[in-house]
Amino acid sequence: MICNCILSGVDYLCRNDAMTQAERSLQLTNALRDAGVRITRQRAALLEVLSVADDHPDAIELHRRAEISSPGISLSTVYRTLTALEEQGVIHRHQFEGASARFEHADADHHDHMIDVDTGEVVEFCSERIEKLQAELAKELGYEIVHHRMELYVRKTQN
Amino acid sequence: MICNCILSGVDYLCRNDAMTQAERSLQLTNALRDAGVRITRQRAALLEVLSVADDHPDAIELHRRAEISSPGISLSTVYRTLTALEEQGVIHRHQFEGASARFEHADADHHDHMIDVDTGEVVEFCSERIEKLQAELAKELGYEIVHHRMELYVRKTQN
DNA sequence: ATGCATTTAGGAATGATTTGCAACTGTCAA
DNA sequence: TTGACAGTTGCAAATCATTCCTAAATGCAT
Repeated sequence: MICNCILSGVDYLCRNDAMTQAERSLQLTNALRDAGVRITRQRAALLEVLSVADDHPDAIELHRRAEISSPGISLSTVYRTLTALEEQGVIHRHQFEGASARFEHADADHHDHMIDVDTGEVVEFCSERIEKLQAELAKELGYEIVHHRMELYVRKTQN
Repeated sequence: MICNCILSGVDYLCRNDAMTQAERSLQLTNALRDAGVRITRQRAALLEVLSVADDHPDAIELHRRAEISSPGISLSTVYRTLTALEEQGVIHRHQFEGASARFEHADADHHDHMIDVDTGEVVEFCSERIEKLQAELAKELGYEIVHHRMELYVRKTQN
């Protein structure tokens, strides 16, 4: 994830890789256990797939990947588990324009997305300055932000 | 629409009401004519409904409203016409979280949306400062913005 | 008015996601 | 270890928003 922070008025970009796969997998598993949800073969497979993924796959793709270690897993189970994980806040569901929902583990800090309109590729980024402005704006209008969504649909600059 | 602009480093909020209903209605009609599209009774009804609306109705609601002046208009016609209008760039389609698409006329300048999570009410706003930061961020990563989407899901602050 | 390409209503089709259900299986107390 | 049973599964059917299909109807340029 690419992070655009403020340090003495100057912006800089940094990359911060959060936890390891193993940590992530454990986090997801515990989140389910805490929710009083059973860890079945199918769910273990999906958790593994999610913790390994470094992209933003949709349900069909996750199903495809989970089938490798848990053949016969049904798409409904994938959807059901994704919903449970989302409710626990350990994964995020993104509804980008004109596409089915795409998922990612929620281990890293909050970030937004840039979607390459030509390739569908997703770049993560965050900007503290924008977040701050958003909060200020909401406040001026008598609101507080519950959550937000910012998506930049972009194209590679040619030169 | 509430606009947050920059003037000598100081932000201020202003409201700019764009064209009148009549102008809007004419604009929509002409947009369709220019696209070589016929103005039927059904479409006229929908154009009227859209130019009068100061909220963000979905297709079902627009259908309901259009039925008043054009009874029997079918939902398919509403969808078809909305698609045509969107292609002409005179209306915008918004896909807010967990809801069906909502529409609005595109007469005013670009703006983003704040959605009250309790009421579903939508407040329009724009911030030049945020737009500028978005463009800078994209540029730093080698992209140019094709379009963007920013939605703040908010709740009224209790004081 | 006339001709005809465009548009309509309405229903069927789509695609993503959810749900109902009977059979199966983690998990926990004994 | 073994039940017992509540939580899960796979599958198929149901939803929901939206799009597509078709024969009948209708704008609109001439």
